Amino acid sequence: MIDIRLVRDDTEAIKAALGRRGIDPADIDRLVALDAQARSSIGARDEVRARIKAISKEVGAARRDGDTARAEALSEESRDAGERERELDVTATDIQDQVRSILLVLPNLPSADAPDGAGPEDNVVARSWPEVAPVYGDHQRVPHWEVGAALGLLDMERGAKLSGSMFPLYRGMGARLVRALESFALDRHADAYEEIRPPTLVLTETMVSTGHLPKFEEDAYHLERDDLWAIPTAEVPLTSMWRGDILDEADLPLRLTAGTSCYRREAGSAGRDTRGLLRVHEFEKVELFAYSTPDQAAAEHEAMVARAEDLLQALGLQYRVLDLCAGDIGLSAARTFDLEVYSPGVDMWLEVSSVSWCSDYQARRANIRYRPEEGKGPVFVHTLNGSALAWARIWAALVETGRQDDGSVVLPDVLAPYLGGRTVVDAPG
RNA sequence: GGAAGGGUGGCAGAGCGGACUAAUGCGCACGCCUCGAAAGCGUGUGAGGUGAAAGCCUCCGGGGGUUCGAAUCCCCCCCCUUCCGCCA
Repeated sequence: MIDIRLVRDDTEAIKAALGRRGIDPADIDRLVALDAQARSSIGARDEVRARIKAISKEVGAARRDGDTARAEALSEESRDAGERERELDVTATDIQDQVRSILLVLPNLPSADAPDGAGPEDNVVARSWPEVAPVYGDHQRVPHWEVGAALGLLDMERGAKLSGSMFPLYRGMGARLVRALESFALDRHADAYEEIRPPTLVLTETMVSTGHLPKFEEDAYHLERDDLWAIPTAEVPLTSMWRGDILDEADLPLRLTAGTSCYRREAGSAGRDTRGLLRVHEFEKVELFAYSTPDQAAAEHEAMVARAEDLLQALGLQYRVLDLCAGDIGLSAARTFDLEVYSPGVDMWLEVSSVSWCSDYQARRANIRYRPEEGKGPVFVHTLNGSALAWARIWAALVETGRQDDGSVVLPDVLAPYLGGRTVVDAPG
């Protein structure tokens, strides 16, 4: 959530900032009006409450003095006030809920540094790696689902048999590659990030804290019987680890990493990129996550992007970094860099990481604060998250990039320790 | 799943219908003392909302109820501990 006080006190600036994301200024005016209404109704209710408390004290005093008649009269007055209080409370609560439900779907304020633009076409390519684009041979122009099927690494048909389409099933070296990638990434960040293995089914509140609910309910798997949600990213449980808590400044930045399965219904993208591993309902991902002070956030964000890039460089995959424009940044983020890997078999740039600085947007939802060493009360932390790569698409890019003339696949040397020393997947026959 | 006991401020822990404005201890901050420190003594120490301020209101796991008045009584739910059952 953004700070309602900012909306109240600096309405025009908020309209301008959210206007960059396509929010209608009239919506903000409506919110401001509703907020004013909420505050006045809270005031009216609290006045009556104060009256009731005062009367109750007098009743107690009258009882002690044995003045039953006076106690009765006061009780009667308080009963009437109680009725009014209930009515006023219903009104106040209702209006407050309306304000909150608007705030919950209102996106974060974009960073001033984020480029202008309305959609994906306006994103800016910040840099590419390697500087000189590689040249790919014909043997690399084979899509990973064909390579995977031929070498017995990937069996999409059997995955669909078990769970429906877009649920991959890896086999043999293909399965081991997924495991290797996860270990590789977690080990790579062990120097600065605490490894977490969180639950992957979470409460509604946990999903609301990151911004995945209520707005994107259609994208999430929900287990109705137990009212639990399957996480779309480890960012969800990691954000809520300190939900409702107040951290010490000395604890920050607090860095966490987790490898989990991620579940996405992909409701809005039916029919698009459905081949192979381009878009799947379940995939593995290693996430980097940090809570920081506002001052630390920019450096933390940069460092996180560098770490994601480091993984791609270590794997030898061609990629580019996109600075997302205001119109394309996700709900909770103020600024986001996407990493896209080039996959020669499908001849596409595949998004494999999204590194976001969410300022205090999620922290306000989740009520996560810290006590500054200098100064007054607790303030909201900033949250940052980034994929230390999503392995389904990396898997695809590795298999396509590594395909040799003879049909075999050569995997990066850095993975050798995780693959039992063997980085070659032989062609059949 | 069954039984019992619990969930109170940063922590420990008392309170079990009206002075709760939540005791007390620890911790923390400041002061006194000291060459300096420890000890000791003193003072102060939760969060949120609203308001120019004084103040007012909310929060004792969550929700609902009883009452003039609820941390305290009743109902439902969640979580923790122990025991039993079941289970990878």
